[in-house]
Amino acid sequence: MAAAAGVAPSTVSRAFSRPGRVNAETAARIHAVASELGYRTNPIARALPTGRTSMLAVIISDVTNPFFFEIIRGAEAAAADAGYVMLLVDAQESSTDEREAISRAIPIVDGLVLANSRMSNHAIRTVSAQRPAVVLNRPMSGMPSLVSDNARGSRRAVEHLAELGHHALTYVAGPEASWADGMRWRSVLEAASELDLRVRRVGPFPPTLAGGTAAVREMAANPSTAVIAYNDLMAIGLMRGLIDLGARIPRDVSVIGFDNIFGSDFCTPPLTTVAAPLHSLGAVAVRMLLQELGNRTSGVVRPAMLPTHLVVRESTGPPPRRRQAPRWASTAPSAATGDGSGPDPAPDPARHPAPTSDQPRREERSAGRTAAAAPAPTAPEPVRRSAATRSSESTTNGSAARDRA
Amino acid sequence: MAAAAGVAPSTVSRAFSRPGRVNAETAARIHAVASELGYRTNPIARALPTGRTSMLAVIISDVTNPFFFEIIRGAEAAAADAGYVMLLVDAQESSTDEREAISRAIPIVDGLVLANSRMSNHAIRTVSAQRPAVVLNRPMSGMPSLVSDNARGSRRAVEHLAELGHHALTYVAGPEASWADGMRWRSVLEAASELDLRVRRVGPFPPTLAGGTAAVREMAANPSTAVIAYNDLMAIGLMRGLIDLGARIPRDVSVIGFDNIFGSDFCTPPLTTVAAPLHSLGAVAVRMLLQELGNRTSGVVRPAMLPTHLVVRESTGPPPRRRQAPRWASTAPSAATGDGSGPDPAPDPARHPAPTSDQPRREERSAGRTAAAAPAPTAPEPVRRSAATRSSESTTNGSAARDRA
DNA sequence: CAACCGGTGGCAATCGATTGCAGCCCAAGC
DNA sequence: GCTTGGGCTGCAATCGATTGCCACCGGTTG
Repeated sequence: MAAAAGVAPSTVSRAFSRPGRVNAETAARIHAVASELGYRTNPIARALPTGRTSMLAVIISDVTNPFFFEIIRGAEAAAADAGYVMLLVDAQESSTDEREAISRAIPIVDGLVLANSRMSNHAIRTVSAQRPAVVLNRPMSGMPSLVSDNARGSRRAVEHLAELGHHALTYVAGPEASWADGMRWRSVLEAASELDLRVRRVGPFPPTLAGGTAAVREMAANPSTAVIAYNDLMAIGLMRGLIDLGARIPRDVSVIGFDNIFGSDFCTPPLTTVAAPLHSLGAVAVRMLLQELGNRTSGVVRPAMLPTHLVVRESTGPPPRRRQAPRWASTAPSAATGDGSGPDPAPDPARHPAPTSDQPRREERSAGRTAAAAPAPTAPEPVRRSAATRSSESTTNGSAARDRA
Repeated sequence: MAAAAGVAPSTVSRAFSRPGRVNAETAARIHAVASELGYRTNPIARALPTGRTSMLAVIISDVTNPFFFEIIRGAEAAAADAGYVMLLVDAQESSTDEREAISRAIPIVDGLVLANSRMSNHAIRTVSAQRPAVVLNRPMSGMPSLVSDNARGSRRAVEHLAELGHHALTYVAGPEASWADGMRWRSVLEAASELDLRVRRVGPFPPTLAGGTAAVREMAANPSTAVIAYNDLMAIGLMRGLIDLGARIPRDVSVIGFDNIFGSDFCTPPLTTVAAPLHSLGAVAVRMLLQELGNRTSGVVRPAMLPTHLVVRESTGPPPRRRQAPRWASTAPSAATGDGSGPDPAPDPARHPAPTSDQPRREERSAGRTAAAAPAPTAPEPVRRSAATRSSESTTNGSAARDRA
């Protein structure tokens, strides 16, 4: 190339990388020859002296999780806009795989986005020490991180139910190790308290369709007119289980999910959900990273937060009028009042063989001042789980689920 | 590193890249020092002299299309297994974006997989001339390509319907430019002929939820007891439209889709579908590419094909007994016999404002010997389409899904 | 005694850019 | 006319590996 244009390679380099540094005439000639030859500067050769590859890695805890679909696309778009190439890495829900993949990717990228990483904080900081990194869906001090406004979202969900006339709701919990679950539950609790709704929590369950279905058993044992599930997948699984029991949604039960994933609009009924700005989450994370790459002089970094909004579809409606046990409840009418004063009726295992049968059930809590003031209890008692449940719990994840090993 | 181990860099290099070429003792020392220092050979520096980067690009026509989710994961897994890093590139349903992205990726990868490429054959061959490439979901002679067995899948779908007792079916077509659509339709036609089912084709429609919903209008005008849709998304959209009209599925209408995408199991009712081996499609494509990288001595290459299988869920059942017009039909009972002898009743545009209202309706064709003998007619008459429909038609090819702005 | 041997390991060129430094040229200033 | 200086470009070192070639080694063979 240099020879073809009759100049030294250094001049060619300058012609491309720093426009003003070369005579306009020479530059024009070089560009002409270049486009004629289809010449493009070799990114690998360039990366060697500069150390910059113009590649970003996006580490996803599970590429098959629909939660990430729009995030991936948002990230890709933002990266492409800035002339960066995106390396997509699937951690396959395994922190060791994630580590391994990151160590392979690190030497060839300028920075990385860790989406719902399952690694420990310490491991993340180690990564961050080697390359600029942005953490997605997990607040971390001292390094750039980005989360969505779960608190506001939860509040909107509760408000929506209150406006519809509900007086009580059940929160179906996802993985306890998940930051998002804690946040969502706490905020639901708080909002319910202010709006004078009774609230109850069941779970944790795996954040999957199956997890949602598993929760039906507890719901049936202790019915309520409204449910907020940890994520859409669980909400959908829950609805399916409820419908199988003969419940009509939303006439008998209102259901709200989180995230607004692909599919939440065409499940039946279409799901009311707290929409996370998925595309933006990906795009903004990348832009934060890009900014980090630009000036390493980042002072105090605090978690950035993106707004959520409630998407009202057809899975929510006014509560049923009757005060007797709904037909889909598993037993005695007394349980249907939902005040939890009586002993839990024994569920019928034959009807719904549940993988979580050995899991202690939480007491219903009234959302009075005291309850609201207390921070969300996290794993107050050791929880025995079946092997099946434990493994499946780690298979999917709507939002941050940290490693518990 | 070389200094730390007290040897020349060349020896370090050989210790890693060609085990036999270095004294076992020296190699051991080198490896010891290396692991102590956390040294790993720099892939970029290595790539410069060798020209190999151990990276593969997977170009996806639309990362948000659920069709690709498992494909991506399969590809990632196969690449990671072989020690390759995967570059995921989103073509965003645009052939120019695709070209651009490929030209950026080509200098840094050893080979690429083109999944449902939207580029011309010629453009693909140009790419293939620069780097080994495997084409996914599009048969191409002279270069490795991989498709799923649509013919067999279509046949199984028709057989399933025949076994249930159906005597007629409607095929809801996807984009005419799509190879898969042609293949599916031809095979449906052929199988229906052999099994003595009447068959009718409507469309083309965009391969999206909305496309499926749009097809409802034509269905209502000319009801049949069974439908095979070009893909799952359309099938789901179709079901939703049908249900809105008061039809019960599968009691009134049986619906079958293609691909078995995420969501086809939790839509209502769960969809019977011709499952493509999505994960394998991705993994095998990558493995074919890897093999290609190993020995460039590929002789005659012919499209490889992966088997499909029918997943029977709840959207199919026996046909209804009655012979009168179903209540969801748009008009006169005469149309309900489905023999197509009468003139098409005018659809009611007010009820279902359809984007394809100016589209000529195909005549029903009996699947007699003559019809079966003829190859599938592809766009036999010039079709007027609205701009919206036209643009969406060109957006996809194997199975696409996105709604566009 | 020299040629030869297989097994090792160093030398140095190379991949294709980047970049500090120096040199060249021409115009302006003294 | 000589110096100075700015604009432009070439030289050459560098990034961190790979790899062909050659030297070395102790021992064997003709």
